[in-house]
Amino acid sequence: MAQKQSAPDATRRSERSRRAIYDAALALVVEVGYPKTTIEGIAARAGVGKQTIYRWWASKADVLLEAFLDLGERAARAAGASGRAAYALPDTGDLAADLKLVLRATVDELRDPAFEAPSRALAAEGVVNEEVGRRFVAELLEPSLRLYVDRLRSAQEAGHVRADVDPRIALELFVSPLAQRWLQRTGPLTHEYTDTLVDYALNGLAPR
Amino acid sequence: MAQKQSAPDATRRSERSRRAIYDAALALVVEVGYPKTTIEGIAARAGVGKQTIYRWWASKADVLLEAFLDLGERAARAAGASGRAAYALPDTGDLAADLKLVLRATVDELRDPAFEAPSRALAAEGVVNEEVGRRFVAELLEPSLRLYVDRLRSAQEAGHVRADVDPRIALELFVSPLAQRWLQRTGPLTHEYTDTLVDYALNGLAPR
Amino acid sequence: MAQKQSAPDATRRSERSRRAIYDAALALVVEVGYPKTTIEGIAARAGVGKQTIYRWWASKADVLLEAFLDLGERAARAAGASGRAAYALPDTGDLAADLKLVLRATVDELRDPAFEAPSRALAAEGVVNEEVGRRFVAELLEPSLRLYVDRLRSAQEAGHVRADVDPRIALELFVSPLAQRWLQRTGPLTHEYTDTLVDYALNGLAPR
Amino acid sequence: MAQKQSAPDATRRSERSRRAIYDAALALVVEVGYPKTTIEGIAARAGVGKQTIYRWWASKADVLLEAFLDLGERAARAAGASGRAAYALPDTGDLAADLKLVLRATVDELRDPAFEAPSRALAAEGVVNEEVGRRFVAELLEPSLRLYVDRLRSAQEAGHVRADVDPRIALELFVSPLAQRWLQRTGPLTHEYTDTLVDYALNGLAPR
DNA sequence: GACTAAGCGAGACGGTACGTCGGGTCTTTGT
DNA sequence: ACAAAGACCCGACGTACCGTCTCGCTTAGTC
Repeated sequence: MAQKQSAPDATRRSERSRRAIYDAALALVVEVGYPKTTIEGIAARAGVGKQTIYRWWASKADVLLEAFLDLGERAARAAGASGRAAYALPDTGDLAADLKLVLRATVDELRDPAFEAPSRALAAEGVVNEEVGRRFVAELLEPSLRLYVDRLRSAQEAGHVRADVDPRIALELFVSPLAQRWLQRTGPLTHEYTDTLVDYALNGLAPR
Repeated sequence: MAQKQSAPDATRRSERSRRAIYDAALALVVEVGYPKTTIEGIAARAGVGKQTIYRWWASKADVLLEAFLDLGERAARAAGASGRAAYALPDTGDLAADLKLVLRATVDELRDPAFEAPSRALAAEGVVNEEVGRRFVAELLEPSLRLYVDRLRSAQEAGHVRADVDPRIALELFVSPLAQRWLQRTGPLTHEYTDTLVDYALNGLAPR
Repeated sequence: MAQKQSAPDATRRSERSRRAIYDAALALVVEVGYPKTTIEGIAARAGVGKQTIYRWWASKADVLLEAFLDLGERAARAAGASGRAAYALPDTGDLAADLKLVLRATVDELRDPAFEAPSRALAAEGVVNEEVGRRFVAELLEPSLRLYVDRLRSAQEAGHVRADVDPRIALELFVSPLAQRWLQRTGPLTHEYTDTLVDYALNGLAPR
Repeated sequence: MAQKQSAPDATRRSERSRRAIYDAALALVVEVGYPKTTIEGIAARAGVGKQTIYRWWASKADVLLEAFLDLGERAARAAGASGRAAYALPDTGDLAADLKLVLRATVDELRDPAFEAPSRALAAEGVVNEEVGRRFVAELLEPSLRLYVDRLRSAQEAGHVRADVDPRIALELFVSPLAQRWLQRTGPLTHEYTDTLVDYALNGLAPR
């Protein structure tokens, strides 16, 4: 039951410092970029001792991951407060239309610098650092992908998608191309592009 | 007409040092990982002065990119010497079979540590560093993707793929999911998986 | 009439903690040396909160000074319990013999690590820190020196020392050389050496 | 033949940096005191990287010791340039007068802050750190003491000091009291005081 | 016998300095 | 003129302590 050298007492933790560190980390990544964001810089900007960061997080990536998750939660709470929680994709019965809508929204979000900078940084770190990568996928990516699985299942029940199709793989036909274009800049991210992806992919998944 | 600090005379460049630097860079990335691969470390391992690296390359990523390109060229030359150059995908007339074959080979290659470590490192760097990303895509990724475009065009001429399909987008239906699973570890990389991708995708692209 | 941060109530002070802190401080100075003895270390070893130290003492040197004084008192009490209190130097009428005896005993004491480590530490601190230096001299050194003054006065009355000699200065002729050899390691500390000092000092260097 | 981790090449050493470090160290010790003089502070003030200090010196005390030795050499060279080298004490034939003169000069020097601050710091460090203490004595103290030995020998030859007296010990009768008063502040440092010391030491305390 | 109010162990906190690593520049010495 | 070597200035690393500041918990002394 090994602990990381005499684990600190979480009940005594300063909420104030945590918030300040999240804010500083996100701001710095946006302003100067991930590589030039340093723990020292985060601490200075947050008005916090370095040790307070090292006490609660294992690495720069770890800080940013939590900060980004927190950002997402706050955004979700803000959205949820206004009545709607994004726990499911829209389901109007028209699969193609629903997917196009969601993917267009995703494209827009990927362009928001406040989201782009940290998520790109985390994605990059995750490519090379397996531990971070696993957390990134498990805590950020998978929850979203699961929504697609649900929507595709519903479509299968409605007979709009072939029953023998594995939704977890099917979703990659339109999600992965978008992800790759974004991550690797292999092509422009436009609404027309995602519409096309949905068209191409659904033709393959729809029953004849 | 400012040059980057009195541009060095390339004709006097030491081929010996270049080779040693490439080898050292690739070896270190495999052995200790990209983040712990340092310019000092490369220089020391290559038995070369640091300045020799700074004279000819702009950054660690730059060194590795060239080293990796060189590795590819050497591999291609070795393959080419044995008679066959991979300037085109196989074209037996059976598109699905050809794609499955190539993707299976790609899966195998992606698992070879000598290729995986540096290409993963470069991909990661490219995500966060636009300059590197552009070169990575242009010099490593696009040449391969163009082969898929060619093969899909040929299939269109043969009437196996709808004429109104854009091959550059179509190829992403099976290439991008593979890329994402590899980069982000969102799922296992198996031959069955790529076979499934091809099946799902081609159904959508094939004429009815 | 400002007091140092709302002076603590000494009547409520924990005797247990004070003892533990003294013991820990002295033990640490012996074991790891003065520079590596830290307030945190003392607190941890004494099983005491850091604040308990900061509440009652102004500095590491302050703790050690009191701890050492306490050690001296305990030693004196132990000696006193056995009947004899060292409130005066021996006075057999033979000044040279008495001084030699006392200085030999001093040499032996200076070699006892339990005394050497803390007193050396305090002396060093006192050299550079005037406040500590003054307390060290006033509370530890002067009381001993006064005994020499008394003994020399007695010798003057007996006509063994010239009447015009200032005893406070005279005592330095044999005490200071010993002190310097000890503090600065300018030479070996032996019984022969202190005997010689007494001879030289009492008789002078010039021929009669 | 163990070296301290791949010893640096002294021939490539920057004289400029060395000078700047000496100056900064001495200035800081005078201005803020030894304990608040930090390696980081020295480096900053000298306009030098910390590593340049760590490369050539083992500790703060080591830097200061060399800086102080260098200061002494420069002072000696300045004095030597004006014709007189202090390689010997004055020898007018009158031992008492010569000693009084020299000790009065010593008292004046001990009061010069530019000398006092660093030498006090080194003395303090030497009390607690044997390695530093030995170097301090060997390189700073002993050379001076040797001059007293020489002068006393000369006095012995002239019959002004008893032949059976050990000069190395005899000198401590007037030098050590001065040293202790200075180091430990056990009394005021005045010319009268040192005069008295010489009188007592040369003539002894006992009546003739 | 309950109610303050302090001292206390514990340890998180904002800081400063530590000693090390590596980045990128510059200089020296071959070759 | 490039190259090996490595000293240099600099900035960040992760750690150790500093001295301050809450947190419960115990322990008197007061109502």
